[in-house]
Order: sequence, then structure tokens, then C-alpha cells
Amino acid sequence: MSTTATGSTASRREQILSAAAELFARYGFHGVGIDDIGAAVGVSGPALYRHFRSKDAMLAEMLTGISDKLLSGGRGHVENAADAATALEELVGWHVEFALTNPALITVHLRDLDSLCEADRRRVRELQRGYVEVWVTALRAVRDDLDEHTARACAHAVLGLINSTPHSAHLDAATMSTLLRRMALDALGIPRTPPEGLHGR
Amino acid sequence: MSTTATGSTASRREQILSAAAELFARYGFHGVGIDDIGAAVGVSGPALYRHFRSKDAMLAEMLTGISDKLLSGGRGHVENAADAATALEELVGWHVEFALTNPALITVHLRDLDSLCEADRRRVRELQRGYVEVWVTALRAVRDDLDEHTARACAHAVLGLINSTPHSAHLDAATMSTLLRRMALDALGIPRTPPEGLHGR
DNA sequence: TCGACGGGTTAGTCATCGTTAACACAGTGA
DNA sequence: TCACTGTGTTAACGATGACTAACCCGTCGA
Repeated sequence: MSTTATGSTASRREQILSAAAELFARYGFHGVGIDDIGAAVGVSGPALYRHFRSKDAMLAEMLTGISDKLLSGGRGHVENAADAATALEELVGWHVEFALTNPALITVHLRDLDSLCEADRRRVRELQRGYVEVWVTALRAVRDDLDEHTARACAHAVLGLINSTPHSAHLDAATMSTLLRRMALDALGIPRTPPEGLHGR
Repeated sequence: MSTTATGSTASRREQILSAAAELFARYGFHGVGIDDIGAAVGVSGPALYRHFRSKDAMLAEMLTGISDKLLSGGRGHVENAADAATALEELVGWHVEFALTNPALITVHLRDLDSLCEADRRRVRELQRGYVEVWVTALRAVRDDLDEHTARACAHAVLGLINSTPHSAHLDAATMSTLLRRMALDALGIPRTPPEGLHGR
């Protein structure tokens, strides 16, 4: 009755994945045992095999989940933007928000990608590539002086900047967010958007 | 006779550490076996115990080595600089060069720190903290509008930017270097140094 | 009332892997 | 010549840890 309130099955998986992400982030995929993950959600050990085919399957689902969310989210924010300049700003803001909200996912995704089996790793890499491509086109729409390779290098570097969040002893979320947005846009060589009249938000 | 040319013992350890770093970077500390490391240097398995007390000892020596090199190198570059502005530029340039030259070390140092035992981890963390402090003071000497916490967050973010190098499909080293230096300084809010007369180097 | 089923338990199996043991053997200084 | 040391080998040991087997039980639709 306690945990069976809303949508038992689906949310159970989510709950496990979330706990596993936290542990993977702290100790690394190979540094975490099945029993640890079980203990983190209040069941012990092999019970997890009722929900996942294997430990690797957890990692796979976790990583494809993140990459997928990033890709679709990134695309959505770019498409809904008025012009190229705000598209890039939206993208930066969105990724900053994601990184600040899900530090564990960011860490795992940077760190344990190569613990996946060949097939899954390819899937994730493909999604990542797509996400970077979103950045590259958004960036080149504003900075047409950049060739494709340079733009890609810039995108990787800025993603690195934003993704470094989990390692930094951060300020409170709000200041951190504005700081990172500013640094990212500066690094990308985007001229500061002039305040030009203070609108609502 | 073949490998015994110059300084057998010392260079043997270095050779092993270098091979191990490459493997750790690709597969993660726990994803690499003793036998793998041995094979990478042409001996097989337990021979390594003639040179290191344990697998963990390898990682420990590797990580303290890097951190130590970064700290002393960073300090040196700052001290030898003419003024505060060039000190920061030197620091950026030095770290960029280090990251481009030793991608494997950077990766391992970001990824497998928590595989160390408590004591070693503390040692490494202390060195890292010192290095970041070098950045913080160098940065605040130029940007006196930043309080200490913000400066530290900036430093972490820029180190993240530069350290993302190993993951990016880079251009050739030279262009990558200038690109990263420019991005880092922009992110730190340092006004572009005017060319003001082309001196020798 | 009752079978099916989702989800949990504990005890065991099996592979992997770090580490040690026991042995080999080339060079080198007495 | 001989012992010693530095470096390597292969064979075992022991712990760890992913996964499976066998069993249990509350709930829910017929």
C-alpha cells in the first residue's frame, strides 16, 4: 500500500534506475554491486532481475534514456525558437538546466559509456552525435565564420564546460545557472544580448 | 640488451604506468585486468608485482603524479609571469598544452579518482584543490569583481572546458590549442589581448 | 474460492580477477 | 666459481560478484 500508490510497474523501474544512477555516478559502474542497487531501493539483491534482464541492461536503458531526452529536448528548443540567436541561447539554457538538475546522469553518461556492449554503445553514440549536430547547426546559424569541424570542436568544449558542473562545488542553483549560461555564450563568441528594455522574464 | 639501454628500473615503471594509463582511459580502472596491463608492455600478468605493490598502487602513483605535475607546473608558470594578466594567460596555455598532450591522463584523473583508497584519494584531492586555488588567485588578480566562490566555479568550469579535449574529435593540435585558449579566456571574461605590435613569439 | 501472476526471498553456481607461491635464469661482484 | 639480485614464468588460491534456482505470498479477475 505504501509504494503502490500510482503506477507501480513503470515507476518501479524509474525508481531503480534513479538509484542506480546515483550509485554509478559515485562509484562507477564496475564499482557498484547488484546488492548495492537493491539495498538502495529497499529490496535485496536479485529482486532486480524481475525488472531488468541484467546489470548491463540497466546501464543501457539509463544511457539511451539520457541521450534520447537530450536529443529530443534540444531539437524541441531549437525548433520553437524565434530566430537563430535565441535558438542557441535556448539550447545553452536548456542544457545548463539539465546538467544542474541531473548531475548523476551527466556523470554516468560521461564516465561509463564504454562499459556498454558494442551494440548499445553504438546506439548511444549515435544519439550523442545527433545532439552535437543540433549544437553545430545552431551555432553555425549564428557564427557563419566557423567551418563545420571548428564548430563541432566548439560545441564539444562548451558541453564540457557545462557538464563539469557535477564536479564543482557549486553556488546555489540560480546563480550557477546564470553564471554557466554567460560563460558558455562568451566561450562561443556570442555577443552579449543587449538588455534592450526589461520585459517580463 | 633490447630494453636495457638507459635506466632500466626507473623507465620500466614509467613505461608500465603509461601503458596502464592508456588502458584505464579506454576501459576504466575496473575494466582493465592485471593481465591486460602486462600484455601491453610485453610481459604477462603477475610480473608487474615486481614493480608495484598492487594494482591500486599503480593508480595511486599515476594520479598523484599527474596532480603533482599540474600543481607545480601551474605554480611555476604563474610565478614566472610578468603581470597578472599574462599569468592567467600562461596558466590557460599551459593547461591546454597539458590536456592536448596527455589525454589519457586527463581522462583517468577525471574518471577513476574514486577508485582510490581513502588515504590516497585525500592526497590527490588535496593537490587538486591546491591547483584550483592557483587558478582562483590568478583569476581574481585580473577580475577583482569576482568573489572567491564565483571565481572557483569559473575555474572549475573552464577546466571542464579544456579537459573535454579527450572526448572531442579534434582538429590538428595547433588549431585546437589556439581555439581552446581563446574560448577559455572568453569564458573567463578576459578582454582579448590586443595584438599591439608583433613581437618575436 | 481459487488459480495465475507480479514481485520478493535465500541459497547456490560459476567466472573473473587480484594476488601469492614456487620456480627459472641471466648478469654481476667477491 | 658461486651466491645474490632483479626480473620473468606458470600454477594455484580466495574473494568478489553477476546471475539462476527454488520457493513464498498478496492480490485480483473469473
